[in-house]
Amino acid sequence: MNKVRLRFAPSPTGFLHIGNLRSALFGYFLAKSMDGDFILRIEDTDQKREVEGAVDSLLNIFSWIGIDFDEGPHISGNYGPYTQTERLDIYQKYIKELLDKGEAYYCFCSSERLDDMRQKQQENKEAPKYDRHCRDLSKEEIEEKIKNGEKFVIRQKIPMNCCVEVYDELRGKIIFKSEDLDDHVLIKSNGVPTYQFANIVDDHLMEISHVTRGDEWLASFPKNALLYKSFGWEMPKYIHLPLILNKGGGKLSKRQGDVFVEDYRNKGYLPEAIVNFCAFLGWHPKDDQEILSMKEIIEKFSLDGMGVSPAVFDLEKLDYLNGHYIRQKNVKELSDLCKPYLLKEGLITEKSKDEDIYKTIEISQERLKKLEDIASFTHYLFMDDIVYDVELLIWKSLTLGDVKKNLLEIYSVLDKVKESDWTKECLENLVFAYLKESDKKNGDYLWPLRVSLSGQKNSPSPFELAYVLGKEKTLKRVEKAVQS
RNA sequence: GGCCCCUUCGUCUAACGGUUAGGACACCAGGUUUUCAACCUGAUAACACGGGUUCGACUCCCGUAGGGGUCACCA
Repeated sequence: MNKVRLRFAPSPTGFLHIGNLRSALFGYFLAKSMDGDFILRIEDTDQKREVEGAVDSLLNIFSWIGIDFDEGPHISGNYGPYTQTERLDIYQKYIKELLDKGEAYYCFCSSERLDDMRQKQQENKEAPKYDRHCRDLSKEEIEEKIKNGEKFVIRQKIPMNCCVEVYDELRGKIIFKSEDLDDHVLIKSNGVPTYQFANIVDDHLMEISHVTRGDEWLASFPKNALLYKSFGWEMPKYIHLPLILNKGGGKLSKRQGDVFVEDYRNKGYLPEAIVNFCAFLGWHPKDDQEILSMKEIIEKFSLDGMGVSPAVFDLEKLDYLNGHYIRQKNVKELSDLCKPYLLKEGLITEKSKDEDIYKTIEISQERLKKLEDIASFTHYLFMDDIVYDVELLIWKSLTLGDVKKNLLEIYSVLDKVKESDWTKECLENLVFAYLKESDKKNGDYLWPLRVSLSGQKNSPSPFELAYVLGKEKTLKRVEKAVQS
């Protein structure tokens, strides 16, 4: 049996759309679950839309996500080149074959004529479609026009009055009528192929066994199938993935939030979370386990776990998964991940001691949903002086006087603690022992203490804060609260 | 508008003719020796509608409705 080969074929137009990542991921899962190869091919046939550096950033984001390509423009392979504009002569050869077979034809229509035609069709409430004006030009006419230097495109000659049967692995048989199909452009007037042509030629030449692509391609599926038939080539298996929708419905779009993987990366989403989340957009393992690593997904992945209905992108679930994976990190790993965000906000400098950062990360880890939140969660720990409303110190029905008295008591307890005993556990034991012994209510003391150290309504426990702040700073903050 | 695809809790989904329709996120309630978070326990919550087929339909068929995609010398 031939080796399974799948490809991801983006056009280098900028950042990676989350929907495209999902397509790539599913291709990768499928390929690897069948011990196959995964190939990167750059479809840069539209020079107008091309963005410089896009290929590099693509490679960068994929390596961050954890997808390894077996072949591609950046590594060698036996099916190259892997960039379509480097394959132009190949397409010329194959379009000639199609022309000779009468499966394609020259079209000399001007864009003005085509615009005009479409406008009229729409006025008449007809589906806009090429009217096949040039479909039956004689050989002489064609030669004449070419000799005169007339610009031309080459169109696919869709057969008349027949049914085109295609097979999608997820949906089964789908039947289209050939009269609903347009004589699509295969080669543009600049000699460069369109997606519809280059994609098919390359998939065949690169011996792609399975094609995973978005649902939006379903409409051109019959034309693709016809092209395979014209060439007499065997078709790969096609898997059209359901689309990812906005919360309000409709294709996931920029207007309603972040759509690029880079956006999520910048906000501090972990690749583990993104991979896990995307996998469950249209796939489900046989068991009910929903927290899975890339490796585990590949082990469990199969076509029959895939669905066909479009899925809404639910940020809350991504947040949940991200929080989960953040909690899995050890303190050093997480600190390294958080550092850029702290640096960016000026809370630390390159010279800051790792130890201090570790402590801060340690007490923030379990409430972190995305890395960028680290700054707003911890800024008060880094500042010399914190500002807050004195009223916040008051717990339930206490008065400000009570609160200050309580803080003073705690102060003297803390003051006696040796530097070497200044740990979370020690402080906790000491304070609780004191409260119990003198029959005090926890909240009456712990809430004011916590606020005096953080100035925040919500924060980690006072013992954690004191531990991070150190004895000197802690006492200073308590003192300040008492004097306020 | 033509063509095509889709339709189970708010969301992601399980079910492949016989289940009290299961799980996860979110939400709500309780617990967890101060808050938040985390964690634990529990609750609420769905088969779009109408016809068939069948002893029996979430599951199969046909309509209807709704949603989505696509109709470029863009991918």
